[in-house]
Amino acid sequence: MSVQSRTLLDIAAEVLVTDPAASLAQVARAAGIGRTTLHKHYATRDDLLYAVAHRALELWEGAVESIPDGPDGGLRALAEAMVPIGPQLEFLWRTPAFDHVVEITDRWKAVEARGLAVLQRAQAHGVLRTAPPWWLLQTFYSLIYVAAECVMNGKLAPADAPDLVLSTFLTGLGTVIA
Amino acid sequence: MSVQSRTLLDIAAEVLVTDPAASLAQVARAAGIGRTTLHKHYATRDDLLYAVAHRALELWEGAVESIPDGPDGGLRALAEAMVPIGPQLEFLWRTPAFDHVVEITDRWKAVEARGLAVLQRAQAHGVLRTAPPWWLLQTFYSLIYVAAECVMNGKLAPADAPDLVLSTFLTGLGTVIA
DNA sequence: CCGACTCTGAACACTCATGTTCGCGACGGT
DNA sequence: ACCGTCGCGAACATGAGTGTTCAGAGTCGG
Repeated sequence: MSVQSRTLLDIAAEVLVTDPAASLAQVARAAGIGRTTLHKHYATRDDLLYAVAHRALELWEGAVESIPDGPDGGLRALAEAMVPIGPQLEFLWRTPAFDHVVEITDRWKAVEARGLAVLQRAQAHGVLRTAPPWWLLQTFYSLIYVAAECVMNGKLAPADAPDLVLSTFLTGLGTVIA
Repeated sequence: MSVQSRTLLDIAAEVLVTDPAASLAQVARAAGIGRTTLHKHYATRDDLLYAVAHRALELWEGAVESIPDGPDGGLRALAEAMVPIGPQLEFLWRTPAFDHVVEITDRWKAVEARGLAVLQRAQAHGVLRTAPPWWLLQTFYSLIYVAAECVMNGKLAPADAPDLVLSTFLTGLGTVIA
């Protein structure tokens, strides 16, 4: 059931990102199981949504957890770990309903703090310019998000994504003014 | 009705961004009108959604339309014009259902081309580094989006937004490596 | 071979958003 | 004062998604 549940939640995330109003029947069909069976795993629609959200948080935590320190504070490793879980992050970030669920927002804040820690490590290494922490975080995540999106619709090779994110994040897209 | 319709569509955009599954009753209540009256303006839910989308496109077109050329190709003016219409852009960008509506996607592509033209003007002025056009565009828009979001929840002063977007876009957030 | 388990489609009742109609009251022009 | 227009709430019918139950079919292990 662990593997089953894993792919089920991931498929659900993809379907629900594509169409947030998708019915449970669509999710079940996409997962190749019966609607009744889906209901047996997750009694209500909210149960499923929360499960997918927690699955996303779990992956996010896993990505942020074991980021080793380094010359860049672990920035590159963080980008490498987060781009592949783009679909799940998109689902989590783009579902406003979660903003009022304490279980989720608490976990969210915790993992965000871990991400911020990486950025501040990078800052301590002198890699990052002085800027408001929330702007650093939001900018970094938005680049991850965009890169993941570009990977998904085939415009960007998965292997190129982390480099692109990192170089854009650090040096921007303007010509070097020296 | 022009003014009426204007504020109505803007309110609808905000409500629907906050909760994409909001019922028409919620939208009507937020707009301070009766559900029946809302129905008289926009017969179906889809009609309302499309109207909001076209309203967003209209604002977007207006923002992108009259960008004068300049040393930066008009980049700063574009950022200044787009940040204020953040809510409408969020609604447009975050509603997957529009991806399959030709009327909207056509207009979307057109205005996106105008935005890309500004970026390429900037590139011609030597302001932008060589990079895939879609990455330039996506990155720029995502910064606009994030800045608009930060403005909305009070973390960022509206007047500071364009500068922050532009400096991040051009030089990134890393320390200058000289 | 048999029992336990799971998945499955069919069917059901239920809720809720939707779309429509109708009659009432307010406002503005004549 | 009269009448057309407009917005409004109440009420209704409809459809779709949801959650539940049930019995049959398949698989696996004893």
